[in-house]
Parts: sequence; structure tokens; C-alpha cells
Amino acid sequence: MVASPRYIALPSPLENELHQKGRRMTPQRKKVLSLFQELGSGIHLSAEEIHYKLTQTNTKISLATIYRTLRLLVTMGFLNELELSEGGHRFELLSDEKPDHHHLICVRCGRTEEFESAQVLQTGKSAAEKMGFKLIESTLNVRALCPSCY
Amino acid sequence: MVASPRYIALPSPLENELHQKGRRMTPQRKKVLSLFQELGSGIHLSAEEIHYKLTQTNTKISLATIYRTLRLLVTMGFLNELELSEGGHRFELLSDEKPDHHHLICVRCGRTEEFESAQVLQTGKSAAEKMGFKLIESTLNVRALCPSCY
DNA sequence: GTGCGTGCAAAATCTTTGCATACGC
DNA sequence: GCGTATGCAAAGATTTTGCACGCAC
Repeated sequence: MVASPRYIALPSPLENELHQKGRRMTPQRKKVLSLFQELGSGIHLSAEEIHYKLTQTNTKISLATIYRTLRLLVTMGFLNELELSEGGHRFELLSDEKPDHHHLICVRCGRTEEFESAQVLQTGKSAAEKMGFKLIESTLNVRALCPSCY
Repeated sequence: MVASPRYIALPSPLENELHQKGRRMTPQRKKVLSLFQELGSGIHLSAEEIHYKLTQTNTKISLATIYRTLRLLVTMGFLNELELSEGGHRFELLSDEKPDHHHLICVRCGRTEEFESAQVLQTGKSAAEKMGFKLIESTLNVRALCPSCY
């Protein structure tokens, strides 16, 4: 399946958001978000990996700033924080094209595939309603072994 | 028929498992598993919480031993390791009665409820099949706000 | 110019590990 | 008694924070 990359609007949504809250667009923040956008919405990165990749491209940024930026971007809804397995959290770009995507994780090699399911959203919704909770999101993690690992 | 009140010390499943692998049942391991069994299968504990609770009941056990024991019990299939939110991993007793249970988590106060869903199992199964993976388990995490938090 | 953001290093968490001792079997 | 398990403390790994300086606006 070939999902054609969609073009993003002219004024950066991140910049707009920041300015509305009296905060600033900086080269570091731009770089972190750009990295995710270049790699696409199916990619999961750790703070260390982001640091490494940006350093490779001659971007000067400290790990502390990356952590602060990641927290900011998650709070603002640009990134999603994942807790799939050991070795620290990972982050992925949130995309309107895939509002309801889930993870199929190979427990041996860590390979991760995404899939979508409207059913899951419905299940989460009714579970939340039944207990009087207000749904934010549902995430299905499927732990499995990939073809190469069994 | 009523036999004389003789108490036969039945070896616990954990003890059996351990002996089969040339390992040992120790008071510490007994205590950790007992704690989970006393609290029931819907309870999620962190290593620190386990340490605190056992220390409260005059059990002498080090945090390092708790970490080692938790890893052991997860490997042996007695406990399940959860990565629901920040602040470290949590563990829960695995129970045959609830093979397919999921989590409804309040993102503000951390309150966690469990629910079951055959649908989810099916969704995970077909996702795994479609990619040629072999399913181990599916876990649905529903992030939400509980009635007290909104 | 104001005050938010960054880099640096130290601190805070959470978890693992080396080693000598204790103890289950 | 043999060899695994434990306790302790130190080391690791990951993430946060205090502070002075720099820079976006």
C-alpha cells in the first residue's frame, strides 16, 4: 500500500502553537520535529537516537534539550509517547492520517509494525463509558514473534 | 471419606517449577508471590511498593532481590510486566481466570481498572496473522480520565 | 530589553551487577 | 557440602533540574 506523503501547510503549526502560548520557536525545536517529519509517521525514536541522528547532521543540541523538547511536543500533541519495551521510552509523530494505529511488536528482535483497527477504538470507548471514564485514546499492543524469530 | 486430619504439604506450582530447573524456593520468593496472591489478580505493584509492603510486615528483603525475583517470576509466567505510565514498571499476578484482560487508566490520578474483551484478542490475532507474526498476547491500554478527575 | 530556552554538569530515579556470605537441597 | 540466592554497595542507564548565558521576539 502506497500512502502518498501529504503536503503540510505553509505556517508551521508548531510555531503557531508556541506563539499562542508566549513561547518560542528555536532551531533545536525545529530540528527535532523536522527529524520526525523526514522519517515519517511510522518511526519510533528514543531520546538517545534523536540526539545521535541530529549530531550526525551537524546540529548542536544537548540531550537535556531533547528531553525537554520531547515533553513539550507530546504535551502539544505533535508526538506520541510509547512504552513498548525496555530501554527507555520512544516517540512517534502523530498524524491525522493514522488516528487509530496500533503496534505489533516482536518480543525477540524488537521489530515493530503498525496496523489500524476501528474495532479497537470502539472497544476502548465502550469500556470507558461503562466505568464512567472519559476516553482519551486506546492503544493495542500485540506482543508476538516475527517470521525471522521463530 | 474422611481421612485423619493430616496436612500434606502440597508443593506450590512455583516450587515445582523451580525444582525442575535446579533452582530453589526461598522465603523471599515465597513472600513476593504470596503478596500478589493476597492482594488478588487485579493489583499492579512496582518494585518499590513491594519492598515497602514486605518491609512493613517484618519481612527482611532487599530491593535487589525483589528485582531479581520479579524478573524470575515474569520469566516463569507467574507475573505479567506492565508499562502503563511513568514511574517505573509494574507487575501483576497472571491468572487463568482472566486470560484476556485489559487496562483502563486514568492519566491524571493513575487509577486503573481492568476489563475483558474477546474482540481485542481477535483483532490482535488477525493483525499478527496478516504480517506473518506468531501471536503471544494482546493488551489494550485505554488512556482516559476517571469520574473524579474531570 | 525581557524573559524563555539552552548547555552543562550535577542530581534524581530506576534497575542491574560484583562479590562475599548465607542457606536450600 | 555444593552451588544457588541474598544483601550490600557500587555501577549503569535513563531522565530531570539548577544555574548562568544566549537568543527569539
